[in-house]
Amino acid sequence: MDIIRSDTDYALRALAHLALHKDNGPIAAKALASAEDIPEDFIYKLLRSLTKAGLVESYMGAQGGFALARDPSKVTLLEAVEAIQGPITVRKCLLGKDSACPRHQTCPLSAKLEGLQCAVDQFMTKITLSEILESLKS
Amino acid sequence: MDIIRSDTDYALRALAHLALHKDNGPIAAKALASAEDIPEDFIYKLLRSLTKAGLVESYMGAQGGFALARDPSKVTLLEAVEAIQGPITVRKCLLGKDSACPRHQTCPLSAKLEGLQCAVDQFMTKITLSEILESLKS
DNA sequence: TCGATATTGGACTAAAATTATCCAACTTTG
DNA sequence: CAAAGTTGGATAATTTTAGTCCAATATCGA
Repeated sequence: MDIIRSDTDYALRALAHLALHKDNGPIAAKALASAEDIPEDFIYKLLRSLTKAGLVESYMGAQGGFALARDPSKVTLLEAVEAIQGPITVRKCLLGKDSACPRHQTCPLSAKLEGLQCAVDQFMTKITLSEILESLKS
Repeated sequence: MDIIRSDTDYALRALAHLALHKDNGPIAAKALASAEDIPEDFIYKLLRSLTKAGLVESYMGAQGGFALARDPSKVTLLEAVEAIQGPITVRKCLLGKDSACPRHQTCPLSAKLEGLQCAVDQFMTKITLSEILESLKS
């Protein structure tokens, strides 16, 4: 199983593209799709999610398109991933909230898995969009 | 999305149960299922996977059942999880093998994600079944 | 040896999530 | 006003997950 789904992968590519061309004004979804091999009809849905999440800004109308809402160094991998596929949980019951699991309190697994949850979140928070781009240059 | 699926969760509970009662001889699937709230018809499938993976030994016939194949301290969380849901990959293209992704070589994401992959694997290898049980005692 | 107790293996199904596709409505630019 | 573009939602195809069922096989004990 993949932790990062393919729609999220598309979105990350789109973000990287926007970051690379951030000084050229908004980029139309159509152009983005063809540049990054993303199904054209699908990218609208992804871009809308990214917009809702505040990672991207949209400009309607002719000459419109999409642009990053902030500097690439301020966009974390975790944010981007969660914008598309929601929070990555090791196991739902760890979310606490609607921890419908009646075993949670005494569950020996929960204790250990919380550590993994932290590690994953921290790791993905540390990586920024600009860092991802850097490995492109070299 | 959960990294650990619910069938895997069932399997982990089953393993924990077997570990706790490892000196009482083989435990029948039926008994295991009712003790751990696992659908009875489903547990056979899980136990077979665990048996195939070499984590559990099965004893056919009357008075038969299942028992851990090794000491709980020799069973890692990663093994158990992979026995049920296969390898956990951050992203398929990282597997290298059938890395059908034509972008892999130049993909700026891959480089970063490999680190996450390592972190997850290492974390799950460090945790053993006996460690999981310890948090039960306290 | 027979019958009861178990596992084995695989076919089958139901439900949910993922991965799209399509289209009518709306907005902006020129 | 027309062209270029986004918005939002309905719908559909595919895959994965989760679960069910049953006939075949193996072993124990009387």
